[in-house]
Amino acid sequence: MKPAYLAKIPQAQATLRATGERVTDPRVAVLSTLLSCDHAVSQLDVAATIEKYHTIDRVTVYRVLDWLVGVGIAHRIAGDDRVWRFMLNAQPGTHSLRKTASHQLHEHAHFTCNTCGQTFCLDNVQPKVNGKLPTGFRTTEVDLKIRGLCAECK
Amino acid sequence: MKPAYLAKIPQAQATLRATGERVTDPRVAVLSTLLSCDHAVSQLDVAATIEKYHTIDRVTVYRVLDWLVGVGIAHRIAGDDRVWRFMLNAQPGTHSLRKTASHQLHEHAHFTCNTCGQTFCLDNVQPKVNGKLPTGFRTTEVDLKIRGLCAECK
DNA sequence: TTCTTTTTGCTACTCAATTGCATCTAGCTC
DNA sequence: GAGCTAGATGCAATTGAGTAGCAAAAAGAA
Repeated sequence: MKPAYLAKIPQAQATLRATGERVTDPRVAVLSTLLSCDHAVSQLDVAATIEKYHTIDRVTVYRVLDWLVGVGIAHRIAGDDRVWRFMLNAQPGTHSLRKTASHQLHEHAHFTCNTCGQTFCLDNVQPKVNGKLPTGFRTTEVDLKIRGLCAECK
Repeated sequence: MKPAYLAKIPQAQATLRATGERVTDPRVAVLSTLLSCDHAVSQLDVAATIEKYHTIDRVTVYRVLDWLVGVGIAHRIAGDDRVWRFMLNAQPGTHSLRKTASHQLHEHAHFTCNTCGQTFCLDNVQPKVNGKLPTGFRTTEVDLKIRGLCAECK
């Protein structure tokens, strides 16, 4: 069976081409990795996946991930272990479950498993602020992080 | 006017004594610092405050902060800058605004200002999960992080 | 093909946080 | 109050994610 990573290369190339920015091997590789994952991955995870097929520098992985965030393809999640993890943003029509609107309003909900440490995007959960902020405070972004046990580890 | 830090020393000592654990100078100093702050502070902030009065090793500050989290006096908050910040937990009857119940259920709401970077505990805001988790997922903790502009920076 | 701009890879660096270990001390026991 | 011991502290060295600088490489346009 073809690894998910390889299977996603054409889609990665198409997505990158659609941005109008340069399509390079490292960008294709990193994006293919993200496309093949259903959970948030760290730079190390990405590099490890890619290294099975090509060599890639860790600094390049960092830079490509940053770039993907900058062009709006991915977003970053701060982990409890001080490690950034990355995940694709919702693409209208691509992931039917996702609520694109909530992403545009900069609202995210994530789930991190206490046992396996994997982080998932909860696309059908919306953060809700119950109560009001101190006077003078203004919200631009809401992040909900749920911890617990995932289906695998339960 | 007496600095808040010095003013909080007796309260810090009393709180520590109540735990039944050892009451040491570093523990009193770190807890006094937390007691004198209305926002979440990093190890560096704590050390800087204490160094105005005594010398203290940074490693000790880390260890005391960890210990305070372990005994349930404080909790840690992961910042966007990969720095841990710490804040006191609600003490029943001590901070009337705080909802102790929500802390016992491991629910927190924090606000981080995009401009000044300060993080505050939102005691009168409760995270609300709007939607349901994937099947098999179980929640133990909910963290709501709001970003925006605080009253000062607005 | 040539040219220009951007990206990549490498090396060296930053900096929060951790580990190991010898020394010290809080609080108990006598 | 003196002695004892588990636990806490201070110091030095280390880890590990992420960053900066710069020369070489390559994408895409002309």
